[in-house]
Amino acid sequence: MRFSHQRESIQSIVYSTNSHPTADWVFQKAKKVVPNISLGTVYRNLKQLEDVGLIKTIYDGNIARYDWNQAPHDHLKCKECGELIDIELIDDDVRRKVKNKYQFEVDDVKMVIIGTCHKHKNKGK
Amino acid sequence: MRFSHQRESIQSIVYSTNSHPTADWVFQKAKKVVPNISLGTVYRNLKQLEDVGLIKTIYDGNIARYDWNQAPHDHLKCKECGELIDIELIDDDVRRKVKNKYQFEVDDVKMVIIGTCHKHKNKGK
DNA sequence: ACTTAATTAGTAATGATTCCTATTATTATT
DNA sequence: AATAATAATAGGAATCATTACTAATTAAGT
Repeated sequence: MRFSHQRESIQSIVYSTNSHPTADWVFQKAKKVVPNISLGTVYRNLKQLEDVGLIKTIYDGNIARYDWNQAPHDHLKCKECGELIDIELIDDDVRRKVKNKYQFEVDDVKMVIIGTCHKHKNKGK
Repeated sequence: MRFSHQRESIQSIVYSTNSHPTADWVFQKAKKVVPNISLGTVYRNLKQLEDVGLIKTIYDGNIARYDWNQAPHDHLKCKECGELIDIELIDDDVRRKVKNKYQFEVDDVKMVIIGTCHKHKNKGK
C-alpha cells in the first residue's frame, strides 16, 4: 500500500474524533483538505485502513461507523440522542464461556447496549 | 392494527425458522402463500410486528435479519459460513455494571460474537 | 527522467429499504 | 346483509449507503 495524500487525510480525520463518524461525515471533512476528493475514495480508503488494522468498523443499525480505538471495547447507544459512547467492561469471561460451551473460536465480541444515557433519562416517559 | 392475511403469513414464516431470515427470504416464502404479495408489504409488516413486540430485528453487518425469539439471547456469527447461532450467556452483570458505572438505563444488550464455528475450525488457516 | 502499477475522480450501478398512490379489504355500524 | 370509514395492499418510483468501473493521475523504484 503506497502513500496517498487522500488516505493520510482520511486517517487523520478518523483519528481526530471520538464521535464514531460515518463515511459521509469523513467525506465532508475531507473535502476541506482535498477539495475534489470523491466519496468512493473515502470508502475505499476506510476499507483499506481497516484491512491494515488502523481503524475499526462499527455497524450502527444498518449504517457503518468508523472508530480509531483499537482497544477491545463496547458501546452504549442512547435511543434518545443516538450517541455512541465508548465503554470498557473487560469481560474475558465471555470468550472463555463461548469457547467451552459452543466450541467456537472467538475473534471479536461486538456488543452494543441500547438504552438511555444520563442526559436523557427523564425524557423517557 | 387490524387483521391481514399477509401479516399473518409473514409472522408464521418468521416463526417457522431458526435461521434469522432476511426480508427478502421472507418475501420469497410469502409469495408461495400470497402469490402477488409485494416486498414493501413484507418490510412494512416486519416493522409492525417488531413494534408490537412479536419479532426482533438483528443487524448482521448492514443487513437486517428477523428473529421470533423474544428471550434475551446473543448470537455467534461464523465468518466462514456466515451462520448466526443463538446462544444464552445470561449475564445480568452487564446490565448492573453499566447502570452503575455509566448512569445508563439499559433496555437491551445486543451482542454478536464473531469467530469460527466448530464445523469450520480447521479451515481457518 | 522513465516505467510500472497503485490510486484517484467522477460517475454509473447495485442492493436494501422506504415512500407514494390508487385500489382493495377489514371492521364497526346501521 | 349493505354501508361507511379507514387501515392495508400491490406495484412501482425514490432514496440511501455502498460498490464497481474506467480513463487519467501519481507515488515509488530503476
